[in-house]
Amino acid sequence: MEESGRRTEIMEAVERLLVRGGVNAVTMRAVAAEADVSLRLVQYYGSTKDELLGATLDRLADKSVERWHARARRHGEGEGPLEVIKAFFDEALPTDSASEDFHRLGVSLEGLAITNPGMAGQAYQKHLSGLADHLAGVLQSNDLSATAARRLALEVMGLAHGLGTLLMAGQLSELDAQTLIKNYLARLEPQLSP
Amino acid sequence: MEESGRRTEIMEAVERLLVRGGVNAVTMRAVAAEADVSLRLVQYYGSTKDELLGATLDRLADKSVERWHARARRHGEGEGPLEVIKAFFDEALPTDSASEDFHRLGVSLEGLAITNPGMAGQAYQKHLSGLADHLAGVLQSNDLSATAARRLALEVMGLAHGLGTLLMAGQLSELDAQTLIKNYLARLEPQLSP
DNA sequence: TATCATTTGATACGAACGTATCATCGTGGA
DNA sequence: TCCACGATGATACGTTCGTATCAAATGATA
Repeated sequence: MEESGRRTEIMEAVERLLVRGGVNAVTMRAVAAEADVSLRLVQYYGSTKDELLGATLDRLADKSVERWHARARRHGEGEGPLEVIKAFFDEALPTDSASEDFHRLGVSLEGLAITNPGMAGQAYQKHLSGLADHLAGVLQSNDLSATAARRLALEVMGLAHGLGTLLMAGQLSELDAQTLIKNYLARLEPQLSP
Repeated sequence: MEESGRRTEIMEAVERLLVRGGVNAVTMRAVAAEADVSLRLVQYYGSTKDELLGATLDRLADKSVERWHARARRHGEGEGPLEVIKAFFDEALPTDSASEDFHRLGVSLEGLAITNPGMAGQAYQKHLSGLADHLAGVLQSNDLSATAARRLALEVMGLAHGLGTLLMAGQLSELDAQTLIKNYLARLEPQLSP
């Protein structure tokens, strides 16, 4: 499937708007201005707004999973489950502006998924299950059963998501988050290397 | 501060709309219809929309904290930290329609807090810090230091929030969540009763 | 009875929205 | 050369939104 370039630019503009102002900031005219194209062209690709938003979210889900596959290819094999989990926290927690943006995107997606189970809901599930599958797969290869690995993957994902929310809301400093996670990992360790 | 009855009805209508359709579903006309009053009356109380939404969110933050204070008054004292944490998961996880609604409200609030740090952001922080203060207070009274109690409170809140999201997105069954939490608590136990 | 808060009705205004329409370029292949 | 197609521009339509305005009921209270 050729990505057409232009269409990608427009979807990236949608992402930026989502990050900056949530779902309400995504209007056809705002997308046109952000992508620096005419309103007519935004209609030209992705004719309807729902279609455009749906395609953007689908692309987003793919990107978030792909990001982890790429990481696994860089460091693969040499890591134990504890290192993998630690790396997941490092990447998932909103500590710099890039990961803050990503967290904001996730919250927008989550909100959309509630309102619109069809379009955004499917994209959100794709995003989450893709992440869970990957993380569970990496964890399983060591000394965990499949079901235990998936359970741990979901626990880590849940904790990371929740801590991210607390971080962004200013309830938790970055330093507090680090010691919190260190404690959490210390509790986890005896179970992972018996 | 007299609560005026009518104003409360209107804010409850706002809550129902938030639960059902997110922020976008909250329009002055929709609020009027939901509360079964005229549009004019919605303007009469809470003259502007931001004002109305802000008051609703503020009230919501108070309610969520009060809910826990009430619970602590019912069961007080007799509980160890582990029981308190277990009860928190039981109440915070979206397992019935009422707690699902509450979770949806929280996500709406979270999304609003990103877009609008002023109004919704303050309400969200009030909600979170109120919960953290209460939970940390209950946990501290036993064998945890103040900082350790707060850290644990935030960890539990984060995990509950994240697992709630995974539950509502269908990535986690209620049964899986229960065993996951049981495992988590088992890991926690040795630290709480030394 | 007179006053005042409360409630409703009908309606209007400007803005922003999604969407549609018509005309127009430029450029590469037939 | 012609023509089809991708890409734009300008503009308009109908809807919905927040907000405002003028008028009029209702009911309690003083």
